[in-house]
Amino acid sequence: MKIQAPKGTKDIFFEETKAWQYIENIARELFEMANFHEIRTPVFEYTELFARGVGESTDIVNKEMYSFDKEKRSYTLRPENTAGVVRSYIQNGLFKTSSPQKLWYKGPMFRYERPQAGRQRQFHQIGIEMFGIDGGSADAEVILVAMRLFKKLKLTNLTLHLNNIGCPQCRNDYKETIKTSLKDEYNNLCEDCHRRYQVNPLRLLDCKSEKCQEIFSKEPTFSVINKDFICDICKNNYNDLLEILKDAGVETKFNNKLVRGLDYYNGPVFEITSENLGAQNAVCGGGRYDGLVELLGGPSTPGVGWALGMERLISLINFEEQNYLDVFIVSDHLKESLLLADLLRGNKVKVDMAFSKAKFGKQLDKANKLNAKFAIILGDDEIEQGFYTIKNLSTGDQFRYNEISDTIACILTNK
RNA sequence: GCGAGUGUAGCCAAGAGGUUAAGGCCCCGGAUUGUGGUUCCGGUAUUCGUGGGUUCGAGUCCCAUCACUCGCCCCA
Repeated sequence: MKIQAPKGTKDIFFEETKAWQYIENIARELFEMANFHEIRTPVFEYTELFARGVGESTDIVNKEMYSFDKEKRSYTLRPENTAGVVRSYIQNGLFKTSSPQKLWYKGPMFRYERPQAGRQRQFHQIGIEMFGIDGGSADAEVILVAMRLFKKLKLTNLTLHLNNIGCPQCRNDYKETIKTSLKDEYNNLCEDCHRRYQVNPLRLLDCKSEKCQEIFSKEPTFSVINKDFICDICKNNYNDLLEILKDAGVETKFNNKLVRGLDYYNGPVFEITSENLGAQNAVCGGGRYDGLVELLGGPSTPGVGWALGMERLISLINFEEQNYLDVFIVSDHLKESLLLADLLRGNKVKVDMAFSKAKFGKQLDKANKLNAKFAIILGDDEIEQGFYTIKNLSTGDQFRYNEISDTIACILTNK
């Protein structure tokens, strides 16, 4: 029986690894520019962290977690990283450092779902979190960093969707009003909506069923949807954010059906979607989570952040970087060529060799296929008489040097 | 958990019940025994995801099973 990678996981190698590194390098550089600091938290945590942090009512906690028991404690592979970062923030007393605290992370996340385009069971996120600032400037900061990142990656066809889901008070009022307005039509709603009605009424409005949408477009629900339910405090912060986004020239699509599936969100929430993805078209998502630090046992601290999906981002990048070598050593003297390779590498020359005694024609062929700029030929003549033959593979010119330093100089000047 | 589709070599594939399973890429060998890129010649599937069935005969039809893909739900 052949063993293959588990469903929803995949191997990343060759060109794809290069694309990952390309994105990670650009992200890291940008985060440093904005003074975000990297944090690395465990890949698994105690299950209760996610149960409390992400929320008992969420799909993630209810059916998507990889959990296991060891010595009477339950652990879970992290399905997302905000809860873990907040746990670390509290445990290590980071709230005692001067505000704001700005952190970023990258790494694998795990959710037990049916894989489809843009969705895997092990997937990777890059994310940022910002603690300690409750005004709209912090929301603007993280959104601007996200937009800047996508700009640096030269991505187009992106849309920033924004909504304000308010504080727990005004949101609860809204939820109850929606539920009340739909009471008479409850039996006509679809099966999914029956569940949404109980678990997350805000999500009702986003149902894809035409029948449900028809109900929502009629009174009394229609006027409930269009009524402004946000309280004054929530509104002020939100307006600050909107003004900054406007002045920064960020195009924003307001979407009052945008609801996040994690319990900790409040206030402004956002998603960045791409037209070039499949059904799972959000490449980045996040929002404010002012209650989370306190919920997990820390001091009352506002927070805001986002995460982007690496696999989805990778599929949007057209990344072409050719592999190349500075030098390929053509030789039938394995020991001498290996020692030479080591020496060259010490001088910042990218070098490889055939590790065989194949005919020189074959080895040159391989040098060419590996996109080497030079071949250094190290055969009987060179070894016995003590010189180096170096061939420029694009021009075909061939030189001999008695000193290795001249050989290296030749390579580096042509690099 | 629900719905749909697809499985032929490392990759892309032709094949529609009839003797030896096209072709292309990659890889390997040779023409060219220490000098590449082009060209030419040759080689690589006892077998079509797996198991069973129908048939004189199955990659092709039927059933089951596994894997993958896409969609719902939900999320990055």
